Amino acid sequence: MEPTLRDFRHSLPMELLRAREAAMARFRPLLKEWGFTEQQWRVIRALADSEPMDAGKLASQSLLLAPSLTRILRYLENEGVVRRSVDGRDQRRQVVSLTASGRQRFEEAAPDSEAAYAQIESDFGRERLELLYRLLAEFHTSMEYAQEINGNRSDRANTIIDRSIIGRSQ
Amino acid sequence: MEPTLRDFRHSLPMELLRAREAAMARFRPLLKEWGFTEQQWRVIRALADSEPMDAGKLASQSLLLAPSLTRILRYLENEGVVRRSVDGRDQRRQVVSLTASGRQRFEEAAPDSEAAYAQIESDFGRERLELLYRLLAEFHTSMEYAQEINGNRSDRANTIIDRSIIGRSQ
DNA sequence: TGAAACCAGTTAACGTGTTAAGCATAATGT
DNA sequence: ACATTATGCTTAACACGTTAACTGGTTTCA
Repeated sequence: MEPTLRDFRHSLPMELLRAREAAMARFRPLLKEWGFTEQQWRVIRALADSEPMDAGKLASQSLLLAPSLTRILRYLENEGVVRRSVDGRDQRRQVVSLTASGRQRFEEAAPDSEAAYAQIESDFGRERLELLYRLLAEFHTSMEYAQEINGNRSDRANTIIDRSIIGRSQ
Repeated sequence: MEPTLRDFRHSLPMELLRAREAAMARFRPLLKEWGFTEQQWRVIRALADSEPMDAGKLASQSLLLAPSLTRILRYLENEGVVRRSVDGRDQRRQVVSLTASGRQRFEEAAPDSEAAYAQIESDFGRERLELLYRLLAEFHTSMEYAQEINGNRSDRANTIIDRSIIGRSQ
């Protein structure tokens, strides 16, 4: 009678949260130095990778809900980190890009961030890390696929997750 | 030249968050029915498992920081779900337990919660789920162990994670 | 072409996350 | 004993998470 798969303190959402906290502990001191919150940094990284981007895509790539992104962009714009403009072809859309100062702050921070990632990789082991990535991706797919099968497609408005990839499960 | 281990949208904290969101999507509708937030439910589950408990232990078992727990307990006490009293031997300590009504609400909700977990297990596969649990636990240990080695023990006050298990790494 | 449906983003309200400071009680050391 | 230090919890301040309602622009289609 081995230990049960899940007791009260062993739920998957909590284990995922715990692991995430363990990883974030490596980044929090850096973020503090840079003067960004975790979420602000996610937005900046997404923009640094492919800029400009409309707010909708930015939200899904940085795993933020629209109301959070609205607040974050308002702040980052005031700080002179990002710039917003209206899409000419669709006046509803916001197009966001980094300012020169924003990109500079990103480039100053990026090396330390990379170093922290490299440290995590070396502490945990590259193979295990890759396995973990793979499992997490499979889990994600598996959850969404099953939901879709059940016709339980929640209304897509209030969800962080980009469901456009459904169909290549398994 | 295989895909890189980590590009901007492929960071471990974000993948963990994404997976967690995918899992939580199964529970959110239930929580809404029950009238609890995710965090309130974590507190109730911890108490239902081993009651009474002091606030410090409750915080670490439900992965909450002290200020959040303070607010949550204030709310749950007003709702008549939990009861707080002062520890006789140490007047600083709060001892928390479920009321009869709190336990009843837990027991009404628990079966649906178990069913959702079972569904996740069957959707993802029991073996893969166990592997994922194991990897997450190893990751957690591996992060903390390395931090400890570096003497980088952050000041323990503002951290969710229970570090009392350090030493049995690997 | 005009009403209805839809869509992108914002606002509002409330709860939690995070950090730092505060307060009262306990433990420690001389 | 007494001041010092540490501990358990609370308060405060600000940012984000979450849901729902709202605004204005766009598409659909009779």
